[in-house]
Amino acid sequence: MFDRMAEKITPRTQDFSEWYQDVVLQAKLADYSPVKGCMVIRPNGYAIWERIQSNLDRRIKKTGVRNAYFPLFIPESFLKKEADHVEGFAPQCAVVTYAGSKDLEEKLVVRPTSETIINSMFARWVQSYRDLPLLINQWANVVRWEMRTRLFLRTTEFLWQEGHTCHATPEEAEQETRQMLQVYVDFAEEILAMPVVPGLKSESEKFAGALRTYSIEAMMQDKKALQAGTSHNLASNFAKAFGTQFLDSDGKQKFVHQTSWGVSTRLIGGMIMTHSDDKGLVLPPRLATTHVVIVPILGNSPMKPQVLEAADKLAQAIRDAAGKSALPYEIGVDVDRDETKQPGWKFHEHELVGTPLRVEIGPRDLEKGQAVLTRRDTGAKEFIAIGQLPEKAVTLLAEIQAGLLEKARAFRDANTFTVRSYDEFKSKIDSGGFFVAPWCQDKACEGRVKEDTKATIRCLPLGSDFTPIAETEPCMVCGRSESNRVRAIFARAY
RNA sequence: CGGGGUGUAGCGCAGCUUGGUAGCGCGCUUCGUUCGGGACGAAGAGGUCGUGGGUUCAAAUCCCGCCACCCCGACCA
Repeated sequence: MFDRMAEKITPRTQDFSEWYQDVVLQAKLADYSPVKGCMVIRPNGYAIWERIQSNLDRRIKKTGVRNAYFPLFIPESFLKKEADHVEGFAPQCAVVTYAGSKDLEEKLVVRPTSETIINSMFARWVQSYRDLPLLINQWANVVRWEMRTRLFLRTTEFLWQEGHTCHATPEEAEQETRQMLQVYVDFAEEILAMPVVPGLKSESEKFAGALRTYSIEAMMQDKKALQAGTSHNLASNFAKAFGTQFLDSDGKQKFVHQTSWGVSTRLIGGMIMTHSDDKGLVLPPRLATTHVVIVPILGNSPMKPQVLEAADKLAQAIRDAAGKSALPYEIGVDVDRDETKQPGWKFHEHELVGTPLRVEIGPRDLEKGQAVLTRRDTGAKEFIAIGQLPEKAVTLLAEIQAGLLEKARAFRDANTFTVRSYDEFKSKIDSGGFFVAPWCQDKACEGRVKEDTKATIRCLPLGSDFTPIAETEPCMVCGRSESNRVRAIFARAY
């Protein structure tokens, strides 16, 4: 029996990335495409993306941002206008050189990100300080020809949301950058149940063309870090390259101050690597489309019609209970009536795809007026009176959502360490985790850490969550204690 | 582009050392019995053995070339 189980999901004892891939493939979330590095998102996976989209879109619009759409193709010359930007992105661009049966006069870059094409329009749209702030978001696909790819985490083409804003002052731009970062923090924790650390990126890790980059960093179950979203303060770098200027109220021409920010289908990968187990996917209820599956136990029992009827009634009762409850989302309740599959098979199948709650109801239960309610996250099973089940199910969904975040946060905190000595860091890094340490902001130290340990600076965390390390302590790597030190999180990353 | 590995049925693999004309498990189809944690029986369908060449009476198997994919490194949301 155990061997049969093992065929479905690779046990955790094996390589984590293999395990992750098995979860993705077997939960039917995605597939490899004929073109290497590209990903086919299957209905199960896309349903999760739709949930992410609808929820995040609402949050973005709440800040005053409006959606728009810009072209897939970017003239090569646009990309070249911002020096750092082209240097950062050129190596991974896909470029169209031939179209309409002839070589193109100007090559067209398939967007790796849209700052340039959007700025070419912003330059026309912005004339006066009255046009500001200009707050635009687009849901789109982008292409980055990465050398190595992994389903959801790094694919050649991926889906994302990219926001682009223009502001009159540096202060406003910074405020917008931080505001969107906070939107991502809240979204990741409330919807994905994925705890994240917001922070500032180091100079070497910042976005090509930005003044400052902030990110949210999550910890996966193998204790590696995953950058789950970014928010950039672009200052006037693109505005100067594209001439995006406005006439201010003081009568002077000024360059706008800009931001851009985005999260991608990578969030799905992060969510999987945060919550899933050896049975398969564990979906936070807020990402599920089916929240409760009712498996009627039928066989050739003469009670079959009654069991089916009870299952249908129960499904409706659960929907009604959810409707009356304070749950902030609609729930899906399915009755799995497929008679060609045995109950055991259905149990495993729903565990594989992460359905948060499962109800078993059979002839024996009917006599006793009860059913079995099982939660996916803990596996806890209980017999419960049919009359009380709907309310209990609704309560459990909220509990699961909160429990997943709590568990992930506890795991992260248990694997976050403060270190002051480089030797201590080097001896601990192999067992994984986040390491909070003082850093002198010297690139040489950053580079040395990467060379010695493969770890990188994930971010300089914001807020006061990591107070054990004071910013006045000597750099962990070089031991210098001159000015300019900060608190940094070192970790190996995806 | 460096280092390692793998290509045989939809998926996972055996067969190769010692050449003899392809097999196992899962899945799929049909029928029957089943159904409270991946049921069982019977009968079926399905393969250019990655590819090109060579050796041989005969190549999945031996020899040479090529290709593709995977893993590790450099890149990155």
